[in-house]
Amino acid sequence: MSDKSFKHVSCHNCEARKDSLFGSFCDNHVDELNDQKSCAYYKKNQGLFLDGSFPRGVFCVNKGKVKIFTRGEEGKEQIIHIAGEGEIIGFRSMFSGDPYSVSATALEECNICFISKEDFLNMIDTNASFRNGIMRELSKELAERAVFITNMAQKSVRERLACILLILKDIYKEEEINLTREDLANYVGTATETLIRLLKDFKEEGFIEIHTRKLEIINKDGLIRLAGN
Amino acid sequence: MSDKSFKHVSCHNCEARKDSLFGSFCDNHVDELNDQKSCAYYKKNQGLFLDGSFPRGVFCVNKGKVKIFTRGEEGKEQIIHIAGEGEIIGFRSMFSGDPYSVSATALEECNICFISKEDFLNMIDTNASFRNGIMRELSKELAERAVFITNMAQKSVRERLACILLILKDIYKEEEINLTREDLANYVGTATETLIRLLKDFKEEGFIEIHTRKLEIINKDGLIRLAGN
DNA sequence: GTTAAAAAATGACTTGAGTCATGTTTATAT
DNA sequence: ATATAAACATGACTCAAGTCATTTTTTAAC
Repeated sequence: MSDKSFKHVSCHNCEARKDSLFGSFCDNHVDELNDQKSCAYYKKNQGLFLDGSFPRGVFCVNKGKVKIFTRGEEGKEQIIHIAGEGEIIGFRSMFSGDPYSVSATALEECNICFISKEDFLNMIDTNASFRNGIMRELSKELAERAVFITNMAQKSVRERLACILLILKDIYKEEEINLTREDLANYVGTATETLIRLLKDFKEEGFIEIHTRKLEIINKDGLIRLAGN
Repeated sequence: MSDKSFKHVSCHNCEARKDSLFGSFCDNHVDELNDQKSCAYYKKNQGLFLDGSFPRGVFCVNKGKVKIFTRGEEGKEQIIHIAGEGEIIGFRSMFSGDPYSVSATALEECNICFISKEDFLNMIDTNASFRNGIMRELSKELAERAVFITNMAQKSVRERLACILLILKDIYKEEEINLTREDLANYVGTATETLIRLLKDFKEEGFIEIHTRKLEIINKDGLIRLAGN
C-alpha cells in the first residue's frame, strides 16, 4: 500500500508534533515515540483505513490533509472531519474492540507516521498527562459533533456552507482551500450542483474568490455573520 | 433545585448500576461509590445542567429518562441523546476545563445520583478498568454521532423518524415511548407539524399505534426497512 | 367540575434544495 | 501535443418539508 521508503522524519524536530497531543512529551518519551513509529508516504486519494476494518494502530499526520468520512446508504460519503498536520487519527477505535466506524483517505500528498496499537495503549497506561490529553480530545470532539448535528438539523445549506468554509479556513490557515466540489458538498451535506451554485453566489457576494478549484476566503466576518454561530 | 430529601438508594442493590459503567465494580469500590454519591429526585422538566455552565460532577440515572440537547441559533432544541437507567451523564466535560456543551433535562420523574468531579476523577485515576470503560464509552458515542450526522445529512425526514423510533425503542424497551411531539421533532430534526403528519402516516401504514401522547411500535421490521440502516 | 393553558392536529400555501440532462472546462495519461 | 476522463457548471423541473393560521383535544390548575 503505502511507500515505506519515504524518509524517516524524526519526532524530535517534527514541527507538526509541537502543537499535537505529543507536544508535551519529555525528551525520553519523544525518543521512545521516535523508535516506535514508522513513516510512510501517501499519495493523493490513497486510503489510510476503511470503515469496518480492524485498527492495528494510530496515524499521526506529519504533512498533508486527510478526510475522515462515513458512507450513507447509497454509498454517498459524509465527511465528518478534515485532519491536518499534527493530528492523531484513529485513536477512538483503540479503546473498544470495535472496527473502524469511519474511513480515512489522503486528500493530497501526505507524510504520515504510524504507531502500533500495543505501543499506543502502553503510552496511555503509563503516561497520565498524555492520557488526559487524549480524553480531553475525545470530549472536545464529542462537543464538536453535537454542534455539527445541530447545524445539520437546523441550518440551511447556505448557512452550513458558511460554517464549513470557516472550519476549513482554520484547517488550511493561509493556504487556499483545496477540495473537489464533491468533497465540499459531502462535508456540507448537500448535492454537488447545489454547492456549485452556492459557491457562485458567495463569489458574487464578495465572500470568497475562486481560483479554479482552490477557494480563498476574502470576507471572513461576512461568513461568520451568515453562518450565525 | 432538586429535592435532596429523596430517599438514599444504595448502590449495592441499584438495578440500574448492574449494566452501567459501574457494573464491574468490586465490593470495595461500590462501598466507596455509595459513600461519595448523593441522591436527588427530579420532577418532570427539571434541569440537571445547562449548556455554558461549569460542571461540578457527574450524574447517574437511577430511574427515569433524561434528554441531552443543544440549542440552535433561534433557541430551537436539538436532542442529541436520551439517557435511561444506568447511564452516566456529563462526564465528557470532566476532562476539559470547558463548560458544558449540552444541556440536560428530566423528561419524567427521575431519581438521579450525583458524584463530585473530585471523586469521579479520582476513580478514573485509580481504577484502570473503570477508566477503560469510560474511554470505550466516549469512543462509542463518537461513532454514534458520526452515524447521526450522516443520517441528518443524507436521509429524508421520514427515514430519520424511523431511525429515531428504533433508537427510542431500545431506550424505552417494553415501555411505550412517551415524548411530546415537539421533543420528538427536535430529536428527528424537523418541524412539529411535519412530525405530526408523519406519525399519522406511520399509524395508517401499520408501523405504530398512537395512544394519545404515547407511541407503541407494532412493526419493528417495517421500520428497520424504512430506516435503511 | 370548570377554566385556562399547553399540546396536538389539520389545511393552505411557499420555497429551498434535490434530480436529471447536457454542455464546458480542467486534469491526467499516453 | 492529443486523447480521455474527471471535474465543474448551468438550465429546467419537481417535490419534500417548512411556515403560518386556525381548530380541536388533552392536561394541569384552581
